Amino acid sequence: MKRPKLTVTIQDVAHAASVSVSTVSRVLNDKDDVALETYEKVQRVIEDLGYASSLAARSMRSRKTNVIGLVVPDLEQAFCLNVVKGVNQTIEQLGYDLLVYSGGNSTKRSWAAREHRYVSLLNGSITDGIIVVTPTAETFSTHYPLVAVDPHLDSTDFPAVIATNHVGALSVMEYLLGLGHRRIGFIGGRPDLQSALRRLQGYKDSLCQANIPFDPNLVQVGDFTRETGYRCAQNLLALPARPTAIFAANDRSAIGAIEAITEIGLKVPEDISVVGFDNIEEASFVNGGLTTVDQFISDMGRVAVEMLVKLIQNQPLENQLFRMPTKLIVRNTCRAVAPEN
Amino acid sequence: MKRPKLTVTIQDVAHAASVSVSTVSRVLNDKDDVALETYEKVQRVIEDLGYASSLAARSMRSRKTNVIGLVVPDLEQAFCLNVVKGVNQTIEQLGYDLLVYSGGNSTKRSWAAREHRYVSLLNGSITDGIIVVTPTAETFSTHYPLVAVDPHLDSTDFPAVIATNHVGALSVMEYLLGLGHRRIGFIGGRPDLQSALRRLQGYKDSLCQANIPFDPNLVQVGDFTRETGYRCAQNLLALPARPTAIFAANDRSAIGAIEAITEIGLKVPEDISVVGFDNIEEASFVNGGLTTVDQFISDMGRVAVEMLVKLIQNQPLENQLFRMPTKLIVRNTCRAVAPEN
DNA sequence: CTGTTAGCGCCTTCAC
DNA sequence: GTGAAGGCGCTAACAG
Repeated sequence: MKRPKLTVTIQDVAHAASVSVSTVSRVLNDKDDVALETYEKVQRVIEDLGYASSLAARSMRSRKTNVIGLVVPDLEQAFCLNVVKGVNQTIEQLGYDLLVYSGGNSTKRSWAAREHRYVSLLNGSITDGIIVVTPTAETFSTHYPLVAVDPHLDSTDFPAVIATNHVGALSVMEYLLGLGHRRIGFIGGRPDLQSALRRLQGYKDSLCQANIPFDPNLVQVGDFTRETGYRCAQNLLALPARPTAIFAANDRSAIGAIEAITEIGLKVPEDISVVGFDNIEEASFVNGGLTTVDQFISDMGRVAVEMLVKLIQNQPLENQLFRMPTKLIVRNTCRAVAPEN
Repeated sequence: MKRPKLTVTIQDVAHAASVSVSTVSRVLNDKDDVALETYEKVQRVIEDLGYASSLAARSMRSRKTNVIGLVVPDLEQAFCLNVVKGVNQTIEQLGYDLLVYSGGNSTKRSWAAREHRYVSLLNGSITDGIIVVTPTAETFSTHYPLVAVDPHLDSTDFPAVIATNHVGALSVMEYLLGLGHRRIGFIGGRPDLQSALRRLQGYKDSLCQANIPFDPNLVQVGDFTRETGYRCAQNLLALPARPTAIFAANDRSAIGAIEAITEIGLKVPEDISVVGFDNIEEASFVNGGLTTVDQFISDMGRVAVEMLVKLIQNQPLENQLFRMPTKLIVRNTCRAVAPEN
C-alpha cells in the first residue's frame, strides 16, 4: 500500500479550490490576470492547507529559484563570518534567499572536492548563482553565475572580489617605518591561508624596499589566535635584540601580543608598538585602541552579491575583478622611535 | 531562439555514451546489474562532460536527497556557531550534506516569518529533514522530520534537544553561595534571548531558595558583549554596597567585567569573584582561567543530527526531549569569603 | 479570465 | 543487462 502523501501539492490546492492547477500557479506567481474572487479563494485554500510550493519542482520547471548559494570553507573564521554577514544583508534587500554551505574543518584536499561537489550540486539546480569564499579549487565546472571572494589571485577565470592583504600589509609597514622602526617583528597567521601568506609577503616586500635585511628570527608563525599571538610575542620579546614594533597578522594575535608585552612589565606603545589587522570590534577598545587595518570584509560580501545578481540578470559587469580597498586605522598602540644609529 | 542548455543532463550523458537514460541512472545510483564495461564507459563520459545530476530533479522523483537543512537565526551568536560546528562534523560522518539557512540580524518578528518560510521551502523538497536552532515560531507546518535545538521549553511539539541554562545558573549560584557569597551581582544577556532569561531566572530562584532578598540593583542588563560586560560591572562596582561576586550570563561579559574590576585596582578573585557561562576558548586563559559553565553546545548539534537521522530513517526515538547536561568548570576566578555578620 | 497540454531532469517499473 | 514509458510537482504556452 502506498502510504499517504506527506506533502500537499498544487494539485491538492486546485482540487480543494475547484480550479485548475494552472490557476493556482497563477495565484502563486502573482500573475495579473486572475479574478479577484478566484484569487482570494485560492489564497484561502493555500492558507488552510498550509501549502508551500516545492522548490525542487519549481526550479526544475522555471530555471529560476531566487535562491543564491554561498559556499564557505569554515564559518569559524572571522573572515568568512563577516562575508556571510554582508551577503546576508544584501541578499535580503535584493529579495533573494540564501543557502549557505559550509565545510566544517575539513582538510584542504577534501574541502576542494566538497567545494566542487557543492557548486555542481547547487548551481543551476537549486540556486540561481553561487558565491564561493576563498575557493580552494582552481576552477569550477558550472555554466551558471559564480563569483569568488578572495580567490588565489592568479587562478581566477571567474569574476571575483579580492581582499588587498598585500597592500594592507604594505601600508602598515610604511606607517611603522615612517615612525622610525627598523626592527619590526611579525606574527604570522595560519600558513595554509592565503591571507596570512599575503600579509607576510607584504611585510617582507616592505623590508626589502626599505633596504632592511630580513631577519627570520623576527618572524613567528602563529595561527591567528590570541593564544599563539601571546606565545609568538613571548618569543619575539626573548630575542637578544628585541623588536621595537610588532606587526601581527590579525587583531587577535595582536591582542595576545599586547598581553605578553604587558605581562613582562613593558608598555604599549611606550616601549613597543603593536599593529593588528582586521579591525575587529574588540580592536577599538583594547589598550586604548589598537592600530590596525580595516579591510571591509562584510562589504566584500555585499559587492559579491551585487556582482552575482547582475550576472544572474544578464547585466554587464563593470569589472571582472573588484579590489576591496584597505584602510589603516591609526589608534593608540604605536609610537615613533628615534633612529638607532 | 532558444538559447542552448547550460546544464548537461542525464540525456546528454546517455547520448554520448550510446546507452539509454536508464542505464546512466543505474550507474549513478550504483545499482548492481550493470555490466562492468558499460559502467566504466558511462563513468568516463560523466567525468568528461562534468555531469552532475540535478538535485532538484532527483529530489522530485525519489523523495530523498541526502541533504539536511539547518535553520539558524544568527551565525554571529556563539551559540549558533557552535551548534553549526557540531552539526557539520556529525553530518559529514553520516554521509549527509548540509544546507544552512541563516537570517542576518532580522527583527524577531520578521525572523519568525522567514523561519517558517524556510522550513516549508526546504523540507520535503530539497531536504530530508531540518534542524531549527532556537526557533522563534511556535510551530511548523511540515510533515517531514524536524528537530529543534533549544526551543522554548513549553511550546515543543516536535523532538528537541535543549540547553539546561536554568540548571547551569543554579549550579553557579550554588557554588558561589557555598563559598559564602551573599551579595552577588548579575550581568544579564540580551533580554530577547531565552538563554539569557533562563540564566537570570536561575539566579533569582537560587537567591530565593537561599532566602536572600532580591536586590534589583544587583542585576544589570547587558547584551552578551564584552563591552557591556565592562560597563555593567562598572555600575555594579559603583554601588554603595559592592557585590563580593559577579555572575555574568556569558563569558564575554565576564571578561569585560574582569577588565572593569582590574581597572579600578581590584583583583580577581582576591577582591571579587567572577563566574561566566559558555566556556568559550578564551575562558581557559583569561585571568589565569575563568570559572564558568560548559554546556557542550556543539554536542547539542551532534545530538540533533542523530535524532533527525533516526527520524528520517523511520527509527524510533528514545526521547522526544534531550536535555544536554551542563557542567560547572571551576578555575581561578572565585574565592571563598567569610560570612558577613 | 481559466482550463488543457506539454514537458523540465530524473528514477522506477516493466518489458525485452 | 538494457531500453521504453510513465510520472514526481510545477510552469508556460496555447486554446477556449
